Amino acid sequence: MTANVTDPRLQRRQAKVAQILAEAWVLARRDGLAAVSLRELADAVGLRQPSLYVYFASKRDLYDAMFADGYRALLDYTRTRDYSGDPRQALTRFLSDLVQFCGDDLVRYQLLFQRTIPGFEPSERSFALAVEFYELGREVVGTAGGRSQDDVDVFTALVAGLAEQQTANDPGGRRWVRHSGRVVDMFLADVDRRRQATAIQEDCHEHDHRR
Amino acid sequence: MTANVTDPRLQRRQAKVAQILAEAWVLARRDGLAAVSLRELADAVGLRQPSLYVYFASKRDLYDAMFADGYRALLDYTRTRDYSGDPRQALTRFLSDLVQFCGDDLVRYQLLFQRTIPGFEPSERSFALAVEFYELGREVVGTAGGRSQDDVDVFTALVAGLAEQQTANDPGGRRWVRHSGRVVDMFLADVDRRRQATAIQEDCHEHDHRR
DNA sequence: GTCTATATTCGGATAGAC
DNA sequence: GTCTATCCGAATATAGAC
Repeated sequence: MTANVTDPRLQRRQAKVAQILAEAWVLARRDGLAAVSLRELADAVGLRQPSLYVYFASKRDLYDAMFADGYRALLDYTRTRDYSGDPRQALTRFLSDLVQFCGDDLVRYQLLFQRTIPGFEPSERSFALAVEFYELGREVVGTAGGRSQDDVDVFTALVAGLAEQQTANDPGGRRWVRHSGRVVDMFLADVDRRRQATAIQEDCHEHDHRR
Repeated sequence: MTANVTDPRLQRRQAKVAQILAEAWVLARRDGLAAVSLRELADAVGLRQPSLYVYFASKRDLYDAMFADGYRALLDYTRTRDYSGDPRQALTRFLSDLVQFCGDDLVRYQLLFQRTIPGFEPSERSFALAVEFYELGREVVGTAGGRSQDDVDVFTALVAGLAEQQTANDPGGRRWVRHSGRVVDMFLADVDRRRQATAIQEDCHEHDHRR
């Protein structure tokens, strides 16, 4: 490892990569994710098309970098937010934030959460960021009472549903975002009801044993 | 209108269109929706590529026909099912059927419910089928008690969420389908609770007036 | 690292004969 | 309706000079 964090060459390179990624998002938003062209992307950052290959080995690599970039943005965003305090309110904020984040950028949502590019799969390294986010979500859900895998699966579906409807039918708006509180209430009431049902069942079993 | 339903020329043409559509779905499932190539499609149905233009004026037209085809399949499917009887059970069946239908064919789900092809929008004629299905869903939800637009919006999000997770993370499986009953219970319990909350509020208002 | 030049392949669409 | 032939454009990727 001769490379250093303050190596000016490395810094310039990373800055260029960041610039390319930023422009890639702009083009993706305009034309769709699959329609991003390396020629136009190169133009937009003041390079000739073959020079992009200095920074990305292939177009797949570019998508992978965008995937990682999107999840880093999401993780950074969640870090600026506070999901401690009352678990129900925290979960509502988490859901609302997430749906808003998705609704604010359709193509980012598509790349991060849908299979919209045929054949694209993130690298292990990039996918680790997705897992990191998933674990964060699992924690917030767990603190509020959703502890089983079924609970988590149902909650992910609630997130996906609001996000999907928000991005597809009211991009940039709040038509589905604003149901976050209602959906969390609905979810937690159900979790409670199930916990009680299970407790009663166990209670009956205990009675059986005592007989 | 000289054309007749039994016109053999028209029948042959419609049969060919159906054959082309069927093969288009096969290719879309294999390579992704956006990657369907007219050359390969023509090969698959025993035609040369330019001859496809006899049946479809453009590629966009082909997508539009696939869109209509998918919604017709969905409407036909729902017609074979019974959504009368106990409203809660009917709604559960409806949700479960729908999620299964989506999970069984990722690309069909993408074309019918997501914005996966940049720039594609269905024609008015095809979109009418989507509206027809939406109205059917609204009816099933309404019979079970979800009458406001908010109720319908929330329910569509529940459908979208289960379908999205099912298709993306367990295609062909049942990991999210099997939560349909739980999700409907959750939803209807919430609708009930809200109705009661509103009733109590109105009650209070009445008391106010009587004071 | 950036360039020019180019390879290679493929895409959708049209013209016009039969 | 189907064909051959072709247009035209665009795509990703590579070779090699500077």
